[in-house]
Amino acid sequence: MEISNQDADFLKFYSDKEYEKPSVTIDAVIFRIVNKEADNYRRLPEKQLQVLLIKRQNLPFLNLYALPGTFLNLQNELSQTLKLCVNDKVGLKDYYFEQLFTFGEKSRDPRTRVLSVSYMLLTNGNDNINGEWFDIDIKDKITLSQEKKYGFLRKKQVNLILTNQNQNIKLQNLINVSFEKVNLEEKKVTEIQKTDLAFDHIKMIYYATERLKNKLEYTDIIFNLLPQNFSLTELKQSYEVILREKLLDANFRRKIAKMVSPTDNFLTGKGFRSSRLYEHNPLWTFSNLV
Amino acid sequence: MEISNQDADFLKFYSDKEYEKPSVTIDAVIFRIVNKEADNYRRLPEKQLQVLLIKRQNLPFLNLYALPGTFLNLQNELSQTLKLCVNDKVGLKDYYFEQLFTFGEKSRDPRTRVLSVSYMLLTNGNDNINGEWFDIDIKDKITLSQEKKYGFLRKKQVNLILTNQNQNIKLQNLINVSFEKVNLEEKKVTEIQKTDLAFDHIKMIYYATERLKNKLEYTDIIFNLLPQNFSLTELKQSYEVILREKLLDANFRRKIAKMVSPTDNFLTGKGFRSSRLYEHNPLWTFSNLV
DNA sequence: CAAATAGTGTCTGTAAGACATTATTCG
DNA sequence: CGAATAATGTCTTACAGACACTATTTG
Repeated sequence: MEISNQDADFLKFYSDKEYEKPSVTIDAVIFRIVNKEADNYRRLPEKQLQVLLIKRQNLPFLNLYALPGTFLNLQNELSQTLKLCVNDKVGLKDYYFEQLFTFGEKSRDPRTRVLSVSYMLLTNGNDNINGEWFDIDIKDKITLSQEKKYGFLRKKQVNLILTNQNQNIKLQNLINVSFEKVNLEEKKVTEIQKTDLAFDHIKMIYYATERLKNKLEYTDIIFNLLPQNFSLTELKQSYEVILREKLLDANFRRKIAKMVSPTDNFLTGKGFRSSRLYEHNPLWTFSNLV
Repeated sequence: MEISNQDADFLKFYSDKEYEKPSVTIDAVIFRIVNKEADNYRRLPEKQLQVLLIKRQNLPFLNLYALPGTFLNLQNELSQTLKLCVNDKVGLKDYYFEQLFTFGEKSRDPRTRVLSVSYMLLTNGNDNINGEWFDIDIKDKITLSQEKKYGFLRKKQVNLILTNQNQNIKLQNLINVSFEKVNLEEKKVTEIQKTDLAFDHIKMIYYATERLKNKLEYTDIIFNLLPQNFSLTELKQSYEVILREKLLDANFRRKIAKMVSPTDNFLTGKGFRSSRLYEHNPLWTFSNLV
């Protein structure tokens, strides 16, 4: 963008000091998928979606778990800030990321007015990183479902339990979601009822799980959570753990056939029939998304 | 969220004055759909998607057209700020809105570092409002399409022409989009090549048109752009103008049948067969979205 | 009646859902 | 061989795409 002469003159004397400004942070919701311990060596391990949390070393919320995040440095772009943060605080290098949502509620930070631009990150590595991985277990319960004249009101309570197996930590969180629609007016409210996390970070995690779930349907985003080579059962399990529902094998294979290519590798020595490994076919998007 | 005693002590002495903070604005991309002038009284008018722009009264970019927007007041929530802005600067009361994206590029505002949380708004009224409606005409041209080892690179140039018929103003804008995917790494870059608008507002408008287009498929968002009663042809035309493609009549009617209910009203006296008017059936979402 | 839009019917092909069946590997 | 998973086959139903056809209104 060019700057006019008039603008150049104006900018010489421009000062932003007279306005009160909010602080801005970025926060990262980092997901990975791992194998659960199988209860029997001849059984296939199940998959588990995990999120990375770091125990806070500072006030406020000292010693509570939180998402990795940092204040925005004015010299850096938003995505640069994200990268620096994830690199410095977590030590993670390879990941997919996208902007999730900007949270700006007045009450979300007790210090002062802080906006947070949140990001969703997906990784497939199990690099040795700083922070703890927590299993994500989500259960939702419809608490109210009402049809109204020309619309409806629906409320649900979402129970998010985050568990760290190593340290035997269990974080309990409750979110209330209400969705009301009357004619054209619709109002969706998401409120934290109870959280064991710092700030409103559980809300960010919830938003990210929903975003991930929705994007499974129309993108190939899931491959960012898988290793280069994977069996179709692993791929199916990964879908299931994100969608939180079981899929039928034959149908699943037909559906994702175009998105993957077979390799010559097999996963073998598992106590049952070995499976062919596949890789992602990145050309799939070509006709669909761009 | 409760605040611990330790946090309470900490907060007494907390000051955020030592950090440099960015300015934060909100910007509103407001869409509506109107009838184009028909060239013949016996023909059906076509639909046109429009966006609301306001001529800037201040430096920088004095006299250029821009989206309605305002600086965030720390006393207000983000959505409150949006509502106040749209009410004060535009005079619009009834609309659907959702957060679009947070733009934070260092160079996006010549004054200082300014983040903008952008919103997409949809209205069906033709209230007497402040600002000018501009027809949106988008043409994209693929400039490069390359298959690579395990991925592809694709570039397109998007030409956005915004036209105000009353004042005979034509704003020319070019955006370059490049999308590269190699294995798991994907990089999408959107750059303004030329714009007649202030700031990066044309980018916001482009993002919003894409968001709107995508959401047509899986939501009933379109009804926010239509009057209470509408003919199925009007509904189809509205889809077409957003999707930028023609639809087949019979198929369209089958597809949207569940989302609408017939009324007893007819649109008549038009020089051809009159059409039944329908209304949105907001219960449709029930089984799908919530 | 002509012109234009409104609205219906139908054929085809594709894909999802459900479920049955066969194949392979390991102990 | 038995247990478990891997992989394929098939029947049904739903729906999108294409296109032909009928109906209605107005000048």
